[in-house]
Amino acid sequence: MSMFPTTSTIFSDVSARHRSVLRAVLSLFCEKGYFNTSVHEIVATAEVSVGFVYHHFKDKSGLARALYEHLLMRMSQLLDDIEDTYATAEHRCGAVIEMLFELTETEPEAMEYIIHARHREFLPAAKSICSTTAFVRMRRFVAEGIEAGEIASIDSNVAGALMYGAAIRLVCLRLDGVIDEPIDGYFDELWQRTWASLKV
Amino acid sequence: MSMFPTTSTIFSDVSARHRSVLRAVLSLFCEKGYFNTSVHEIVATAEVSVGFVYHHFKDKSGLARALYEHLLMRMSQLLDDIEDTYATAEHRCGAVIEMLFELTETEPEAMEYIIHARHREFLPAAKSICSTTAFVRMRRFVAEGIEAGEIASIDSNVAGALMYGAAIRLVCLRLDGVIDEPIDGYFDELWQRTWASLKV
DNA sequence: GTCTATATACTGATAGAC
DNA sequence: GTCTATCAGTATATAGAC
Repeated sequence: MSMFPTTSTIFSDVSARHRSVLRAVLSLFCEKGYFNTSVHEIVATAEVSVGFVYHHFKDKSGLARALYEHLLMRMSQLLDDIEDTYATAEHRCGAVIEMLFELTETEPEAMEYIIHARHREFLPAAKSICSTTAFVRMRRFVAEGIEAGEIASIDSNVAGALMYGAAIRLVCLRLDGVIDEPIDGYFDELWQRTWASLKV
Repeated sequence: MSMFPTTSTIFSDVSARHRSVLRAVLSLFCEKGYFNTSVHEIVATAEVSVGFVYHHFKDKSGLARALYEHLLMRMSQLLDDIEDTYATAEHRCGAVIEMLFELTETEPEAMEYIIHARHREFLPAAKSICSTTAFVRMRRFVAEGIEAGEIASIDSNVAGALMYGAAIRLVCLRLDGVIDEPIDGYFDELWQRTWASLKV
């Protein structure tokens, strides 16, 4: 059972043509990047008209923004689940990393778009991904662990980096094709040492 | 004494106008991104003619490539120094992280261009940054530490991620402005725990 | 709301003088 | 080698019919 919807349902809460457009945008932006993708290519891939996208998304950057917000919202929902299901920083952070690994395998393009895309270049108004609700909450799990005396009392920036840094590194290596096998298998080895380096 | 040349000398091994162009490119690409920067802006900033640029760099992507190769070569030289100066994985990897932190503070734009830029989008032929000589060597320091029995015998991808992941995370947070103080100060706390999580 | 045909603006690149 | 003036191609966005 995947924690994240599969490709066919990832955009399930929007209308059929909206979904088709967002899927095309995700696929094309990941493959060639925002600036190497023309609106005409998007509409051809999504099988909708130019008029449709300009009416519903305002302009090209509106496409990028809609996708960005959609994916971050999804991520936030997954964090809700984790927060509701687990009570300790140990379990929450472990679950976050497990979720990131699973997402990387089941939805590599979504992960790629969230983590890698230089959103500032085409979404000047967008907050840096690190300032985003989802990432702030990931960091909060760590901060709360420190307050609760579960995690060693060190600078929260360092603690956050130690907690998620190695995991994110593995995700990036996997997305870049440097690692050519699923990273789920690395979880236990990684988490054991990560948690050992942070627990009080 | 900086391990990395300061802004005024970073491009010291090229002619004056070359240097002016590379500086403009680095500055503009970091500020606005490759695709939001026109060749005209570059020549205006560098105070050279369009003809000069096209004669010496072939085309726009040639500018990006020249800068990329230049910075990676510089990075490689720094790794040479580290390899020559230190003999153990512990000292080498620690020195690498210290160097990355220092570079982040003294040459944020160079660091930003190396780490953050989606080079594939405008340099299709460029190797992924992770496949690059410099990064391969960073990983080799770790692999050799495992062979030497200095570092725990775990998967080298996991070991590499644990070694550099947190450091790179801090660099990214600093470059994104999420951390607003120099990260040099985090080194001791970070390194102590990083090494503890990996030593045999 | 939806579509197609069109225009405007800009950018990368070159031609050709010096 | 260096420069300026210019071209040709493309892409975003809109106008206006339905």
